[in-house]
Amino acid sequence: MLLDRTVPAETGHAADFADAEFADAGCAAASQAGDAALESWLQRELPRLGLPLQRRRVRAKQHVFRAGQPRTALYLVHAGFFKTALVSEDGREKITGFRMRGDLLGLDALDMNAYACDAVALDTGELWEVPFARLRNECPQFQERITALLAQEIRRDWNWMLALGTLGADQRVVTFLFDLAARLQALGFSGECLQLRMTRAELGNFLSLTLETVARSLSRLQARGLIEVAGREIVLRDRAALSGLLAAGGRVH
Amino acid sequence: MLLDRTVPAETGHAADFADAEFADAGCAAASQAGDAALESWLQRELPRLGLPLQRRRVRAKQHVFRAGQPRTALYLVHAGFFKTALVSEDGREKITGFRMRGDLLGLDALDMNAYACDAVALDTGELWEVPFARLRNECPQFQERITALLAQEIRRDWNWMLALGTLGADQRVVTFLFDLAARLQALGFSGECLQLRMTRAELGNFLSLTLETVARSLSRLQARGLIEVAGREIVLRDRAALSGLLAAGGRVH
DNA sequence: CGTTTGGTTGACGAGTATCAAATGGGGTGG
DNA sequence: CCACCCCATTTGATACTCGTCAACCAAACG
Repeated sequence: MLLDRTVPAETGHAADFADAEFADAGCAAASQAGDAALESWLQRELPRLGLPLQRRRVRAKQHVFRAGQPRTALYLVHAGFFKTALVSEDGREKITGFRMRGDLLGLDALDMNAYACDAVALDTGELWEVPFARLRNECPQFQERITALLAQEIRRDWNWMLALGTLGADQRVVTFLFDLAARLQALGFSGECLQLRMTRAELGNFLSLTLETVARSLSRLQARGLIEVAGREIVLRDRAALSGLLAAGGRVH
Repeated sequence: MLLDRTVPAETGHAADFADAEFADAGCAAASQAGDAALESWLQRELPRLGLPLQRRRVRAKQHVFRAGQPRTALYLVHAGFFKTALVSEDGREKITGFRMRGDLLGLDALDMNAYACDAVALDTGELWEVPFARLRNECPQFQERITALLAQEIRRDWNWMLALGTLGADQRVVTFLFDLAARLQALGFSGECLQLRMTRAELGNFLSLTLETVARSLSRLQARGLIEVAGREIVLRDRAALSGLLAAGGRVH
């Protein structure tokens, strides 16, 4: 399995999008590392409470849950790559994010009894069921952790709203590549050589572009020697120049 | 409805963005009404805990707080109209939302010790300081309430990401008008006759449009007899036709 | 094999951004 | 009270990005 590795320490971050910010207050006992902290925390706490670790395995294109279904559990991504998506009643779809190891699925529906979005696996993966109700009651730190995750998601979304609203196609693509690279690097992967798990259409949907525009943008960047594209494998060749593209500034409105 | 299958009837698109949603689970004691519930709850609980109610008055264009400042408090909007905005280091600004009575300012930075966005008053208003730390410790229901508000904000943001990514200019404007109308109505205002508190530029910024495009869109809608525009006063003349505009469907990507 | 799915590229047009100018209202100071 | 200016808004002309439609290719799959 591609994603299985132990997680090293927090490393560098790309721009606005990584969560460089961490409250030192609160959660004294639990946290110190980045994303995957929740995983090891669960591994430690669940046995202590006498709760079994429920694993759920999924294959590519399989739905973890769908919007409207009764919310039975929260899922922690342990391996694999997922997307969460909103679908309006007139069929418009919007991918709200790509989720990987350490991310929680279902957080956005915490206050409801039905899921608020679809969660779909993009390749085979494993989920850990998080017994939210029990943990909330028996472990006060957990509640704060959840709160922090929610706030982080809001800031992430706001940053994307800023990017999508002010940047051109190429800049959006580059921003995405940097974001993905930073997240992968935080999980111990290369950070230079990216293996996309989503189609051009899904990428375009997330960036509010058409699949053609994404393909063209990648081709342009490759033609300029900034990246190398081979299907879903992308190599960042010239980070400086790519950053320059972003700094070139978008519309200010 | 986009997200909330718990809500009964379709009333048209206005409801998509309003917070019609309320989990019946949890918060048993506290909630029943709409937004202003938190206000009356505070009014009841603060005296009970021996905490004074700190009011803060602000004038138009005055900053409540700025991104990066130490996070001293959460603010509940009691009166007035506010915007929250993100500013990237290269100067691009993005208004992340307009906040009115019952909304909380600063929620998105709960896990940090510095604010994550700017909050600016658009007219004179009054804020209530929320002693978050005390309430969290002494009142378990409060924590859940906060969690719910965070999750709701995420869904709101996602819905706007969907709208901005898939709708044309006129549809975005109509969506905004419906959303505003629904929120005002929930506060006991007309719902037909809207008094905008923001400039065309701010509206455009929020909708990822230029101020000219917003002006033109409003003019078009007025020319078709769907709305009446007089500066910042807007009257919804033909809700059905406006809904039709939305249903006409946007790009599907 | 044929079929399906994902990706690339081209030609063209629609929808907005951009630049520019004119209008109007509200406030301030004379 | 008026003149003036500043700001917000409206409207027009033009440019340009990106969406749309289409053809083609490659790989995967039944």
